[in-house]
Amino acid sequence: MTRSKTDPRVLRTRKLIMDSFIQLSEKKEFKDITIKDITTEAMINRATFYYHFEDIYDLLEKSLSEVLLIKLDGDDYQAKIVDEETITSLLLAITTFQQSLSNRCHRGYEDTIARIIREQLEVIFYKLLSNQHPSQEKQGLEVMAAILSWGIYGASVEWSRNSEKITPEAFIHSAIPYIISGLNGKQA
Amino acid sequence: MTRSKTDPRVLRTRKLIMDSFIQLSEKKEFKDITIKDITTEAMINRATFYYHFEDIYDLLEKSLSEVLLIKLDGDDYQAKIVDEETITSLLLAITTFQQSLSNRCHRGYEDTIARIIREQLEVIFYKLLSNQHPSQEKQGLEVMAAILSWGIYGASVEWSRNSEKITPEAFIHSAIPYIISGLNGKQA
DNA sequence: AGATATGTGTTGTATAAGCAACGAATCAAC
DNA sequence: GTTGATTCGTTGCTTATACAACACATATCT
Repeated sequence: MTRSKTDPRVLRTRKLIMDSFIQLSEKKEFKDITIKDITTEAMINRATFYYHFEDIYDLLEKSLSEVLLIKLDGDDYQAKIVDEETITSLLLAITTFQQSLSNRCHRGYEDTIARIIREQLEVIFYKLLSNQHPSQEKQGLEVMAAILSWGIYGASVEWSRNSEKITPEAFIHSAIPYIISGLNGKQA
Repeated sequence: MTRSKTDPRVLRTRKLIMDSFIQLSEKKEFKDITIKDITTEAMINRATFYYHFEDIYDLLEKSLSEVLLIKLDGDDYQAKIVDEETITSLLLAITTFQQSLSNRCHRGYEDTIARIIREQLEVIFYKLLSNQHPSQEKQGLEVMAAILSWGIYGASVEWSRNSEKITPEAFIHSAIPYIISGLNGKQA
């Protein structure tokens, strides 16, 4: 934790691993991806994987976090607030991410993946809300972040049920009012 | 030298450096490229550069060697023989390489670059000839490799004189007979 | 059941890569 | 010519990665 976050070797290796993971998950489903697959694809030693990640779920969590933050225009996400645009891009990000992860159905794993996705959403929403309302009390922001994350995730699940029938953008647009309304009510 | 030739870290770093060098030489001319530029572009430490290469000329030499071998279809170049096809691909490789290196004129450096290119050609020709004629005496092969390398390099210089007036392929085709004739005479 | 194989985490050790600092060389500007 | 700023090539030390080996788990096959 000293300055390992800026060490070029760390950045390179993490990127290699995450990219390989994303690439692999476009070819096969999550439950069939092994650590060996990832390290072979990334051309790094298996022990090095465990130097950076707890296990494959930890990798999933951090990769997802990475993807979501990138979708929020990278480092200047502090300037972002929770509005229709932000929610849309987040929802779009997780639907495409879920699509690439779960090519087929795989019960039992879905629960874990769902939890990770929702938890990451909650973390991001809390960050955004904290920047947006610095004076607000912590507990209130946490509640709102929880509600938003569950709501958005639920929306993504609902969308994937009638997948292909409607574009993500159109669905998001129709779902936004329900989410925003609660948001505005709380803010007012 | 123990097993550093298969160590993934070595392969990665060398590739990073060489790719950055090639990329930089497409933007600015050789004499303006500093070690700092390369290491910055490759996002590696400057000390690491000197771990792999003597200096920038050593890098040029090894990059060129790499390019030429790749043009000969990589590792199975042992199956290759010195024929029109091989000579064509080699000549094509060094003309494009020279073009990317010397966007502008820079006397004084050209001599060193010329020597490096020709020496690398000689090494490659000698390897090819050794595989092609295993029974032949060493000295004869060395002479032929020298003649071929000087000839090919001369052809590339001649081509660059009336650059743009004729495509490399067409020029090569017209120059091949002069080179092949000497080759066949020696073989017969 | 037992054998074979493959994946998971972990550990000890060798080595490559990062980093900061140094004196020397090159170059620019004044 | 003197100063200041880069770049060069090198060094000592720290840290990340490679590699081999390990015990354990989970399949798959006979």
